[in-house]
Amino acid sequence: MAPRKKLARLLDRLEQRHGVQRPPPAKSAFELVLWENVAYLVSDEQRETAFLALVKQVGRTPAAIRAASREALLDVTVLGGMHPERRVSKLTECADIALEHHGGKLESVLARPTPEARRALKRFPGIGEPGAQKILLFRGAHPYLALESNGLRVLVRLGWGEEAKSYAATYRSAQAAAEPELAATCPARVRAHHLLRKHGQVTCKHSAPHCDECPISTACAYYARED
DNA sequence: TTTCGCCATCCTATATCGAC
DNA sequence: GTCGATATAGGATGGCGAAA
Repeated sequence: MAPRKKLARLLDRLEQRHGVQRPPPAKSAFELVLWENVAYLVSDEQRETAFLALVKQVGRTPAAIRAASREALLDVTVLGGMHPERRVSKLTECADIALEHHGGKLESVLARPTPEARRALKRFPGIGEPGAQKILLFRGAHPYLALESNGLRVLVRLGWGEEAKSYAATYRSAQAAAEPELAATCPARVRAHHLLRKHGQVTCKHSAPHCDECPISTACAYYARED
């Protein structure tokens, strides 16, 4: 297990290496839902292209999405990778849920008790537990240390949390181990989310990680084991 | 040239648990 | 006993690079 209170210092080193991370252009809770559903398994750049096209050509509100033709939505989802037709259906489903359950104002979910807000967000397609936590974190509603797979891998390799049989169990393990390491504020944990993700994408890759160029390898349990 | 494994991460189905 | 919440396992998806 890595020593306590060390993670914040490692994040400083990651920021020196990767720079200050830019947040996604999606701002509201509904936009963040659209951000997850407009593209699948594509680069951040390609996802941003698809999202900005959706905003420009269709709109960013549930009503605008619902009013759009399938052709107009397809023009956007083809920019976001595989199964564009399927994602058209997902976008309209997102709009339907937002309109029928939240009166078109998904931001109202953020004021609810956190467990209830998480459940509400998980009703949207493409939003599981990590996705729901990320939206609540990014909107400043709850300071979850939300992680995606790259960030999760970095934390586990550093020694926070243990690799479990399921993704969800590994997620909870790493989150529980690392949360006490960071200030319980949304800005601090948004920063951690972005830096851990970036590091996992470009350096601490799933296979063949670039340990030789990693600025925090001396603190890494995985590196010590593999070396 | 063909085959195979990896990538990212949510979804679905099923099992288990606790409250009432 | 029923219901809802939570946990778990396995499936799914196209592109790409490495190996045969």
